[in-house]
Amino acid sequence: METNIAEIARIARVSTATVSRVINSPEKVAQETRGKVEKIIKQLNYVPNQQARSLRSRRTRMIAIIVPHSADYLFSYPYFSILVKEVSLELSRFDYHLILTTDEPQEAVTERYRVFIDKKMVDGFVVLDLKNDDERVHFLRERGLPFVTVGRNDRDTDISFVDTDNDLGAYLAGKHLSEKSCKRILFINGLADQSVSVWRERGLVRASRDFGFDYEVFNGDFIEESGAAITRSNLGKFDAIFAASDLMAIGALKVLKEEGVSLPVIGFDDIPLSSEFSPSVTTVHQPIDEVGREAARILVRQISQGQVTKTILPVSLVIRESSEVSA
Amino acid sequence: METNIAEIARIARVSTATVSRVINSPEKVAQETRGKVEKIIKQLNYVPNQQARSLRSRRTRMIAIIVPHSADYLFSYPYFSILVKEVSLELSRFDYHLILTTDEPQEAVTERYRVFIDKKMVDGFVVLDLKNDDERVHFLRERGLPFVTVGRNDRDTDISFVDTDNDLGAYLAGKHLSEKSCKRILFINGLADQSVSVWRERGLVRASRDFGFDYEVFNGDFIEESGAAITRSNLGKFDAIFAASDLMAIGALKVLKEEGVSLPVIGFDDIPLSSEFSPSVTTVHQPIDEVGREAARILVRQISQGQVTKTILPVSLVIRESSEVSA
DNA sequence: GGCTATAATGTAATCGATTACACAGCAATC
DNA sequence: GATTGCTGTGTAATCGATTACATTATAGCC
Repeated sequence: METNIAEIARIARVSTATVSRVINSPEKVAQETRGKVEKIIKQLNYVPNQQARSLRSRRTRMIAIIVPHSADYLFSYPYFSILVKEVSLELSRFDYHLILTTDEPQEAVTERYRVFIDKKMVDGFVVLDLKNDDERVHFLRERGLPFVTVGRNDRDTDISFVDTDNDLGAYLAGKHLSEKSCKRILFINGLADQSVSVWRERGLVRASRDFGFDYEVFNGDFIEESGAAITRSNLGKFDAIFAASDLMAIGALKVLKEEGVSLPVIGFDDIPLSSEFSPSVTTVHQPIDEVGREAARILVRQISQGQVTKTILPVSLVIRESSEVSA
Repeated sequence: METNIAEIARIARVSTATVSRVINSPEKVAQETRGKVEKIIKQLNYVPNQQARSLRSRRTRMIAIIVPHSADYLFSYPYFSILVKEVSLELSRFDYHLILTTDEPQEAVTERYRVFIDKKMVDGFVVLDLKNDDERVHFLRERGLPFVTVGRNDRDTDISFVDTDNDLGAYLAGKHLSEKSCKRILFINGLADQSVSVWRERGLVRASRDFGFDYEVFNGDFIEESGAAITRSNLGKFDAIFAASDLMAIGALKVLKEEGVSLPVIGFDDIPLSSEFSPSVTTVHQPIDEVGREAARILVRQISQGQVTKTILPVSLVIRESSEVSA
């Protein structure tokens, strides 16, 4: 027979209410009683049934991350799995758990969210890959469920988020290139509808004003091929390249190598590969593990205290070989 | 007020038992009643509360993957996130969900398993990174919870698993190298306690007998640095390299390049980077997405029908530049 | 001493489903 | 016509906790 709260109560000669209190608000129980109950709990290795708890307390202690199929590339991007790992680990320190899932191509973007909410399976969500006008944010706000976004946009300013200083990152990249006397920068940005792309372009605009260079922006989709393609079709028109992901920077570097051209190139993210690649890639470092942990903490706070938190984490330019060539 | 089964029952003028039957075993309900109830369920957008269901039926429809901190490298290995994605997606097709988590360094290997089981949070586990003598398998078997391992060993032969034909993969690699007239192969295997390493060495042993070459085995830990280190300290002693992961093969290739040595090199896994790297890496391809999906299916079958399933998926040698050099 | 506030505990309702069991109605069987 | 079996449905127990409310004991105060 599985031990449950009633059995503990019986053996300890107290009521189930008291056992429950010992577990959930020990300060409400007298020292003596508490000790007695705790001893028996330990002896019998009793652990409360989470389903029963959730049912009654209306808290499941589950958080979901739903990766849109449209962001499938995330799964082969090391940035992402490290983020997920840190979110999960930090959540578990608060006794929360992470459900990780994807949607199917034919489904509505918000469908999985709806199901999780309607089934009462989760207490909140971490929203990745934020768009400028994000359907999921509208939906979650309407449904009133706690959530935190990784990234921020101009539209949804009253919600919890954790972001890195993408604006500054792009600014630093532009500054560094201008110091190399570059005057015409090819900016391979991410997808135009992603909020992260907006911030990065803003940073580059600022830098171009402050340091007096021109740039032209093209939109890639973060993976290597798009960086390569954009570079190939713009050869000869620019004297430097700034890409919004390391993979796109690497794509660019490969094309340059093939064509025997030598230009300063800067990437974004600082994935492990960037230091391994030859030439090693100058890039904007983001503290991705801290982003994950902070997202978890913000969400837990939002759930337990209804508190909206906004965090912007610093970035830094990591100078390696790819930007230190003469144009 | 949230709609629950009682409200549906009231409006449809039937009992809650009937509503429950319409949802869970519609064939037991008369056509007419069923139609009536279904209509109201749809109208009110009723979705059963999963916690209540789980509590009563003792099925949570949750599966967990617990990545040991000792296998931390998995998180930056693209192989892994694709595996997780496919497991999760396939599970969701059976209305199961995936909890992804890691343990903390100071914890016992089985601690998180214990907690999930004791809290009654999950119906089963997917065990990754299988060891030759795997504590987790002992533990789960003792506790009687359904699980499937990715990989197999000689000890635990009566459990569900999905594996790739690592033995054959290594055999094919050895064969290919011997066809290039290699006679002394440096085999950079994975960690010795991992079952996958055993199978790969077996395959190479077979090949060395069949095709008459020598080899010496060293154990790396799957990441690039270990491949590089082992290569460096064995320069000049071998005329070919076979590494048990693409990352280690790449590490080896970098050292060879630095030293100006040219040897055939073969990797394992076929991660995206392998075709991108220069030289592109000849490698043993594993159908990782199918491994993930099959693991999910096997586990669901094990849970619902108590059926033990063992699947071995095929591998193939993908010949690229790294093996096509003259020694 | 009587009154009130506070601390400690117990009783029982409750969360929202599933399901064992009972029973009614009807057809088939002898 | 009685018996058996099957279909369809309802009643109520149950899963295992949390928690509103009631109750008792004790201390503090006038």
